[in-house]
Amino acid sequence: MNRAEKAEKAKYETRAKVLKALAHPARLKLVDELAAKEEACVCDLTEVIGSDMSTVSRHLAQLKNAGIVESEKHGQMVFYRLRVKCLTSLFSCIESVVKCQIDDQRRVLS
Amino acid sequence: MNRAEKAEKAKYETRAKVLKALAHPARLKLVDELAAKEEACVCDLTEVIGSDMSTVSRHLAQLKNAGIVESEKHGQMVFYRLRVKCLTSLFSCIESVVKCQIDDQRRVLS
DNA sequence: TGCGTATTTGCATCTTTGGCCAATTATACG
DNA sequence: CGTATAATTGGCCAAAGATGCAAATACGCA
Repeated sequence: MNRAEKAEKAKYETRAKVLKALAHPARLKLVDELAAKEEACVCDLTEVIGSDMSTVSRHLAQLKNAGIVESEKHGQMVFYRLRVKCLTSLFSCIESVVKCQIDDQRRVLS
Repeated sequence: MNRAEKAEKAKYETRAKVLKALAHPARLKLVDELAAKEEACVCDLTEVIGSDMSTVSRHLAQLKNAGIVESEKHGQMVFYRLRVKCLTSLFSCIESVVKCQIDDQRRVLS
């Protein structure tokens, strides 16, 4: 595999990594929550999600690893916040896919 | 769980489904290819991806199931094409996440 | 009808994820 | 210091995902 092919492979793998980090209901809810609240600690987010704190912590770690959120420790608490502003437009695209599907289903039923 | 909570749950699950369909290097490459070519058959896409045709067929099925592509059969061949136009803006958001990370790494190294 | 090509589907296998519980680390507070 | 709270990490298991090979389908064509 030559240099250009490697670069292309890396491009798709990096994109996939970011998308994979977003591709889970709990993590999408975390992102939504952080978009609304500006920042939040793990304990608060744990209540919102309703899973074990360890689970939420791992979800946040994935988002962080993908570069979607960043964290800062204050005392015993760790605060997370979004690092990216463009997520709204991203989700509006996702929604347009969803909407398109719903329209299709309606067409099939009628 | 009440009606509103169910709706919220469904919202995140639906979004996650679309994102999950995109969250794979091969499927991202397929999307890129279809964006460039307007439409293509499975056999051509198989060459591009370089996996077994059955694998590529399954990847395409996932994209279709998520509402990202649609397909049409002509003779023995099945042609796939994108159903959504907004993917460019979606990827530019993903890229901004990636770029942000790269900048961070550079900062750490220097 | 029978052959060849394009595509999908049925296993079998291997890897990755998600989740909880328990243990560990880090920090605040008495 | 000892204890309590916040968060992360390790271990484990069940569920989901990826992939190739082989078999089944679906067409086109002679």
